[in-house]
Amino acid sequence: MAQTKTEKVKKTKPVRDAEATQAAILAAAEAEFAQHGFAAAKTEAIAAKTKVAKSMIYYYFQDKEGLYRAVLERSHADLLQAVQKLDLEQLSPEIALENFLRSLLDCVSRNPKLPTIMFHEAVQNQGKYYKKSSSENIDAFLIAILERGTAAGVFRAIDPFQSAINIMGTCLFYFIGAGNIQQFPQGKRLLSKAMLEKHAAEAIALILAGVRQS
Amino acid sequence: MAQTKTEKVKKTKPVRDAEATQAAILAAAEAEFAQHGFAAAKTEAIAAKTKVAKSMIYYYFQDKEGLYRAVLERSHADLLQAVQKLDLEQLSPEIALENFLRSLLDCVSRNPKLPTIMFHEAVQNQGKYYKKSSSENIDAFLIAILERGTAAGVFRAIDPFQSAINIMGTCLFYFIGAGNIQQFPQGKRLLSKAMLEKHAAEAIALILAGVRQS
DNA sequence: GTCTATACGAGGATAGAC
DNA sequence: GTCTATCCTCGTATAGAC
Repeated sequence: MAQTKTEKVKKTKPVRDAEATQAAILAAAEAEFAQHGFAAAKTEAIAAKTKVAKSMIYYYFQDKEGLYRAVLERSHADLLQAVQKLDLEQLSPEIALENFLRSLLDCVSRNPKLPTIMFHEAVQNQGKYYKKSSSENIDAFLIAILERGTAAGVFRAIDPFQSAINIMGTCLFYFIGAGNIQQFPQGKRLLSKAMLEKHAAEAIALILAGVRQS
Repeated sequence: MAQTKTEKVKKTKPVRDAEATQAAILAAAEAEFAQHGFAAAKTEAIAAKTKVAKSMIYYYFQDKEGLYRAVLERSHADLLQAVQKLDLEQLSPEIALENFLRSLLDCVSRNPKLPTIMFHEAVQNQGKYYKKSSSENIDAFLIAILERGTAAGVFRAIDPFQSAINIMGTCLFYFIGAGNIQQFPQGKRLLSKAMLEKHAAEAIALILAGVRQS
């Protein structure tokens, strides 16, 4: 038994190995890219946060770009997964909309870096690093709901395309602004659990009241 | 007369001089910073757009940072001016809100780069390059309107602070997303005059319906 | 005021030992 | 797999002529 144990441990000294470091790099990268976007992010800063050598980034992901792509991939997959499993077509437009919003807000509340990551990608790189097919585009789900609702007359006569963007803005801007809004007098912690729940409630109420036919 | 004319023109050969170049630099910088933010922006790229030598940037503004500050200053002043001259306190909450939104949307429609500039400043630099006093903070105006409206019972029982953020998001997210949303199938030109007007109308309608006591 | 040429530092990426 | 040391490109900023 002592034999096998020694066998297993053998010459292996490293404190961390394999996927553990890879995950650590991904997490650190997510934070760095969320704040700075691709171009302004520094691999050195990512490595510093991880406490592993900078060269590990190039070992696991070939590039800074490779790492960026991995972060983007994972973020988008998270969002998509949250929405795809909802069976939205089976539900009435109002319920579908509410469920969609709740899932969306739940997802980004768990990962508040997500909106800024996507924002940077949109503005700085015009989406060149992540070509999403229209079928896996989250907005498409929302647009579909809005179209059904207006057709059925339960929603006002809104433009589904424009309103989809505006509704996303209502939900996500909070996270984008969270950075400097924290500089507010009262020093509210915008990302605390209580505030996140309040935000979700407020956003959903605002949107539902906004689209509903009165 | 020929005398004075010659006097004025004298040895001056340069095609462009003085404030003209300065303005050109500012305009180019605005575009560059809007897309990339401070850190990722390149003075070389700015100079290239301007067709004046890179060193002119350092002649007029000392730094890349000096240039950035100038852009920030002007952008924020634009926004503030649009809102300050509205006499919002004199109006009923609903009218005040509508006027506020219309002015805001009008301002950013004229200068669509503004939201992304402020966004980058917020996320990347956490507002360190532009400390705005709370008195000259645009959100404060909106919060005040919402507080009045809820107190008077003409608005729903919303949280003024959270709702102010969400409302700003409804108006501004459009411009932030404009970059990669243009990749949409139909290739809608989000910044065309017609689309901008439609956006303003849709956003205002959505918000008013969203906050109104029904 | 405007240009060209260049010094200098920061940061991405690689080599090679362990 | 993980580290240290190093290379090299790119971009900010300055010097100095016109």
